[in-house]
Amino acid sequence: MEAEVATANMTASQLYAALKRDLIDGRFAAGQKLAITALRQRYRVGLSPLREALNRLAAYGLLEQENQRGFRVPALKRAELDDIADLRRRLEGLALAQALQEGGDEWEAGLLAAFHRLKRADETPGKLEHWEQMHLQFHRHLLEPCGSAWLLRFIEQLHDQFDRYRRMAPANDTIRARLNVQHGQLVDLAMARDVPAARALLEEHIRLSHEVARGACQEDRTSVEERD
Amino acid sequence: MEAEVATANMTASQLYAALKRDLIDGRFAAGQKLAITALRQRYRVGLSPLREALNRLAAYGLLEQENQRGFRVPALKRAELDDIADLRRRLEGLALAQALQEGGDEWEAGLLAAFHRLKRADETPGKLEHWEQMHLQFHRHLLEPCGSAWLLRFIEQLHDQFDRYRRMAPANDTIRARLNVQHGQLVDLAMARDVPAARALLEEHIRLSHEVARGACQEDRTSVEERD
DNA sequence: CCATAGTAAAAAATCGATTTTTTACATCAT
DNA sequence: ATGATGTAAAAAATCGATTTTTTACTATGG
Repeated sequence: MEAEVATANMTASQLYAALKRDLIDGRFAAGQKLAITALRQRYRVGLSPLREALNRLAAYGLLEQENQRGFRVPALKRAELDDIADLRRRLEGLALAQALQEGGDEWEAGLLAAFHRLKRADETPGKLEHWEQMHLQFHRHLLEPCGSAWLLRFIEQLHDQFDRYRRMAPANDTIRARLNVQHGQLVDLAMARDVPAARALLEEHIRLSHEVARGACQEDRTSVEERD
Repeated sequence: MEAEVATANMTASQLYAALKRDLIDGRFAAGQKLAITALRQRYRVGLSPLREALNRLAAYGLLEQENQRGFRVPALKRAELDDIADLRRRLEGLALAQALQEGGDEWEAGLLAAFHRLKRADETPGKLEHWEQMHLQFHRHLLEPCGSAWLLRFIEQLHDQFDRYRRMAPANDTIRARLNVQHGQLVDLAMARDVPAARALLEEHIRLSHEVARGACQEDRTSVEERD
């Protein structure tokens, strides 16, 4: 039995989730045009749920929808990554400050648990996809009690955008190690409710991730059109 | 010839625009369930474009999509309005500070023009819909050169959410007059590049609008289900 | 009399086919 | 030879019908 989340119509929602994952994981080339027929076969689904999923993704910003020319994977633009990272820094900074004020005992417990799972995932080399899950959950949990559902929504959206770049970028073990250390320090500062220090560290954390993600932007590439 | 914006497929996009307008204008009761068949007749369209438009609106946050039970207009919740207004204040504050640094001569010219059109619209009583247009354009133009496409996107989204409340709220001519005065003051402070004062005024402007919009929330209402 | 199971009507979601629009190609005129 | 125009193939968008799921009602048993 699958542990599906099952919001709204199943096929369209499953498809939305699957496509979103594949887009963020970089399983489609940036700038690539998505042929409806090809997707229909790839995911073994009918037209209606497919089109509904694509429309949702376009509204979310993970796809571009052109005049009468279907859907396209957005190109990876350095300027846009910088925008996304800058905004992430500012919004997560806001959210963290509030989260440290609002978060209670249960949150502290959950944060320690999330960090523990992340650390274990760090130490397990093969399971990259599992690490990604734990990493996302850790950052989510950190900001969760900030009190603003809309702020969290935007942060999640930016995170998804950012990850598309980061996962396309070549691995950088040096920075990766530093980022991992920061997770632990973030927990300590959060527990100590040291707002300025925690905030500064989180912003530095995002700056460092940004450096890694930049590797995804070969701005000198001459407009890749198709793939396959 | 209509001046349609024509993004993506026509019927679905026209429909998206029409539904979005009707939702923000409050032409559907908050909490109301949207029957697909009824909408099909109301807008004289087929199923596919309708469902695509509804899916986009749900992804945007102007509709809720329930398990296998179709689409619903979100209820007007006081707590959510407060969240939206708070975040608007903070995000527009950020954007304004940057816009005042980045905006050039053309921007100043456009701002004066937008303000002039807004003032004219203020003085014309009957054309409420026209005033709404000019008001939106004024605020858009004010923040436009802030340099962050994603920040502007989120601000627009919050503005749409906020307006749904504001337009449902009963008119308040006293506050309305004060808000109108603030528009002129905003222009002056923007031209003077007085970042702290302009920012403080914009935040106060949003706080005041928030007061008006709160009139839309009768939290004691006993869960309205259907209308028509 | 209330609760539960079964059934029929209604609504939403999905499918395959049709229509419209775009793109690629070939023909003709300059 | 080059550019424009018309035509055919391909792709996307839309439609109406079918299938699935939900909801409301009824009958039956406790």
